[in-house]
Amino acid sequence: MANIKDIAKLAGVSVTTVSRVINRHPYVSDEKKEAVLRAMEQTNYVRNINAVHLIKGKTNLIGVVVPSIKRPYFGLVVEGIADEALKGNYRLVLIQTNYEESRELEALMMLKLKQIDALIICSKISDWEIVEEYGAYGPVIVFEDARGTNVSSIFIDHYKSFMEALAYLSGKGHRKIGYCLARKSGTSSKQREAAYRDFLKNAGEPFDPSCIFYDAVHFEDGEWIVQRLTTMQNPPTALLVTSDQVAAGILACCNERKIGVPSKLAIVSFDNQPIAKILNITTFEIPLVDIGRSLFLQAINGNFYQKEIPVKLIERLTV
Amino acid sequence: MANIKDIAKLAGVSVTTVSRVINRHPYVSDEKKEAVLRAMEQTNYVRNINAVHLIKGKTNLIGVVVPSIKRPYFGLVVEGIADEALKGNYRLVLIQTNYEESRELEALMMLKLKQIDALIICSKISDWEIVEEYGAYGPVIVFEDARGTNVSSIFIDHYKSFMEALAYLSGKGHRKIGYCLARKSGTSSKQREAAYRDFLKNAGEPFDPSCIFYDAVHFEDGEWIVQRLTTMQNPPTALLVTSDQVAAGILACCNERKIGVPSKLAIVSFDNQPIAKILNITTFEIPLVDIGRSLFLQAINGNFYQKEIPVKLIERLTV
DNA sequence: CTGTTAGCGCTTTCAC
DNA sequence: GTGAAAGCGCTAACAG
Repeated sequence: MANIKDIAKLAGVSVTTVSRVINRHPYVSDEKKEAVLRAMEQTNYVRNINAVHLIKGKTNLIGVVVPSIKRPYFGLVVEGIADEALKGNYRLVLIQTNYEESRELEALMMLKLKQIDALIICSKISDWEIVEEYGAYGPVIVFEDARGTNVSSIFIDHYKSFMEALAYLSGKGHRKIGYCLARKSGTSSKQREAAYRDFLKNAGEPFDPSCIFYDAVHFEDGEWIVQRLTTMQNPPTALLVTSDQVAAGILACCNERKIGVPSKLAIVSFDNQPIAKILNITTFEIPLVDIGRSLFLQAINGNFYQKEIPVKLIERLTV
Repeated sequence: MANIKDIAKLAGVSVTTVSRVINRHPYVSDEKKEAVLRAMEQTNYVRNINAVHLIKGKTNLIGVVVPSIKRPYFGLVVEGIADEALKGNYRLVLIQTNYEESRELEALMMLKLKQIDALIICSKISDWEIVEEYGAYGPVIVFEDARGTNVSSIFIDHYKSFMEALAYLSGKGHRKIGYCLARKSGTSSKQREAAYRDFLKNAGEPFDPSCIFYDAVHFEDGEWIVQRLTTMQNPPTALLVTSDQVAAGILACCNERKIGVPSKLAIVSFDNQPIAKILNITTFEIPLVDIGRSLFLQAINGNFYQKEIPVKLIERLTV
């Protein structure tokens, strides 16, 4: 496999000149350029990108950390990131964590090793201190509320949005409201729980832990949720669901069991994924693809940046 | 940022020795090793991975080409790939094509540039000749029927599986059968169409192009399909759907419009994604995650390999 | 316009 | 056990 030196020799010029034509620098005479091009053609030359990475100290690779790529939620965010990355001639290195902190740490380490130019964390596990620490090695941006830290972030204020959703349901006459969450820990979950407790306190309603459903992530989780609902002696009349996928699953199971929605159970969800539209699910729109775009743009920009993304209620037929 | 030379100087040893302790080579005296370790600690040393890539001529990066990562189908395949990659200490570079050939070509080019060690193409666009050509630069494996070429592949025989599905439906008494496809072109689609035509010919049934639904990809596509079905004067009584997502969408819309399934419309689908189980969709199981694993394993193995994956009918309630 | 040259940071013979 | 030195392939001053 020919290298730049071979080309130089073959074309009868210096390596600099070859480098110039490779990188489309001006100031190369047409004849020499021709000669170089011909030599490259002859030898089927390709430049070794790793040598370029070494000398430039960057790779045009952006790390993207997600818990699981098969979840449509993250699929949409990554879609946006990928879309923008393409324009900027960047590639994405996908790191799935399955919520294991060690994998997130590995991603952070890649930044330190300069294997990636920047890192986008779509759902964080490790402590803010750790993320802050690694931020010294390159741009890190998190799709999570990082206010109070010096980590860049684009985020939803889940306290606020949960409050809004609760108020909406309350306004529709619901007294007993439950909610479904993807995971117990995590910044977002804590914000949501805080909102829930504060709301209950304000409304003078008692807190009933059996109204909270954890590990509600996929469409198919709708099944056990509905199952559990039916066994409750005093089930909630409305459910706040943090993902359209789960809401869709719940709705499907309710339909199957002839549980009226919204008559017996009202559902408010989040994301406004395509499935929510088809199934007429009332949901809070979160512009995931656009958020993905912004995440990428800020990742390569590298400046400190924190921005809240507002959510918007889309009323449909499940409330 | 300290480099290996700095460490050597600081520890009072040669760079070779430093390199040895970095790479855990034997034959380094404990004292020197100690000294090196201390120097690394002091300076917060990290080795530049790009220099390693340059000298080794490999990057431990595997390219993965998918049309769109947000589709659960590809999410599952990538899940399997990622899982296995993790074990082998490889990283994935995600390339979304949106079915644009140029992007697939870019991925192939990355292999040529040695930016990735191998390439996995989950859904191919470009001609086999092109893929074969780039195969010279590194292992390429395709999740598509590559028999007759010298490209490695793990695949479903879509002709055979479609035939089987058609026979199954026919055995249940269906005379007029339609089908839904993701895209018109592509190896799989051609195989399926061939099966469909052959089946019709054998059964002596006429070919009705209005029974074929193209661009059926997502859950939400179920809507227009059902819509179109209702406007047909002589609609098919059974539908072969090439993705559980679409089948689920169709089922949801049928339920909404009180179209009995399977009484008015039978549905046989493919993949056996979790959603199919919940919605009791009769489907052909395709072990996507396992296929992902195999794809990865063969990609790093690098030997020529072609293997057909059998599909298995899972009878549920939509037929 | 063009070429010489000094690296980028690391690995790996090879000789001691 | 250890180190000197020769690269890996490329870029970018710098000098002409």
